[in-house]
Amino acid sequence: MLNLLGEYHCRIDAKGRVSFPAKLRKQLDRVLHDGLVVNRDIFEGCLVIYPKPEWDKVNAEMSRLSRYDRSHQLFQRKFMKGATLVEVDGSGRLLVPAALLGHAGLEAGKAGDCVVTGLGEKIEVWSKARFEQQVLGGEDDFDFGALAEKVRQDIDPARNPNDSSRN
Amino acid sequence: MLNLLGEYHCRIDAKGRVSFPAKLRKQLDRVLHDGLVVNRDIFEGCLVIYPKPEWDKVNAEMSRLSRYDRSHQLFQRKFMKGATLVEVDGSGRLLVPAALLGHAGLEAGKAGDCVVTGLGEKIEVWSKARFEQQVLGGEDDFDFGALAEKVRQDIDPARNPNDSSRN
DNA sequence: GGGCTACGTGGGAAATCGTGGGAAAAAGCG
DNA sequence: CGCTTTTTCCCACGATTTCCCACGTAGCCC
Repeated sequence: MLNLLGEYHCRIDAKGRVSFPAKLRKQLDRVLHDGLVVNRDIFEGCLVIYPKPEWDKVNAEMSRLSRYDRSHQLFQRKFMKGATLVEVDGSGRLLVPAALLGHAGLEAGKAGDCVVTGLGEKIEVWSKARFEQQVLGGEDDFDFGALAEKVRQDIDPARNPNDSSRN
Repeated sequence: MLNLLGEYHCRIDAKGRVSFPAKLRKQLDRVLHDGLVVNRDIFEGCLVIYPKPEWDKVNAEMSRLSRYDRSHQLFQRKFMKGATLVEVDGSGRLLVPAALLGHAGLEAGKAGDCVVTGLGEKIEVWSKARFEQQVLGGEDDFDFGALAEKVRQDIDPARNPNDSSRN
């Protein structure tokens, strides 16, 4: 199983190329040649990068949605729109589409700082400003303990044998 | 499995030709020579493009409808009416019938901007205005979590033991 | 601490893509 | 049957993209 780790400070150049940290590239090793899928995050103003095999799982789930159910179609559109297959160039950079950069608060055509973090099976890309504000900052008025309690119930099957809900 | 990805900003010229992004053409690779089927979306004011093999599946589903059930016939008529087999021209453009353009809010005989997005097994075509309004916008008053939960229940094999499709 | 390797960054050139227009073919009409 | 209108096909140019190379820097090893 993939276990991507680390938080890296990178730059985006004026052409929209994100320098992809060499250490992450090494972790991706065997799956990198299949490419990566970049997408907007559903909840936050950041981007998510899935290794292709990981995205294939998502796609397989999507293919089970019904063509004739409006909420299914709505869900698929909300979730998949914009997802793009990208590959690292010879210099180890990702060319991220301009439309996606906007969602992460990174202006296309302008160089900028960003933060790339490994999160197990996926990778997140934040603009530096937003990362500091939303992930690092704002922790005072945020009850991490309570959140942990809630999440624990969702992921600990031993204590909730009937509840299979997870995200 | 087909895995069409990407969000592309295109133009329709005065002749009703939609520039079909080169990257999507590459993804369609082996199936493009069979042609594409353009149709109205059932629920939204956009167009759907199926690669021919994918349309064949839709067609097979239609053939399961009853000839002797009026609502079935009504649905089939509504759904299939307007579906058109199209092919890309030498410059990589689709000639979309004027009748269908209207459904997507694109005036025939007038150039305009549109958005073409890959959604796994199909491709959607939106007018730029509608795309920004319906797909990108309206995310604040939109409870994605609730939608995801509903969809999850619909496709969760644990809750739908008859559904054999699984990854 | 010095040298070497590898990584990150920027820029430039070549190939590709998109867009528009025009000519030829087909269809419709008188 | 010939003329007009529409449609289809093809070519060309401008813009964009993609690929590649080169340099500066930082980290590592000896």
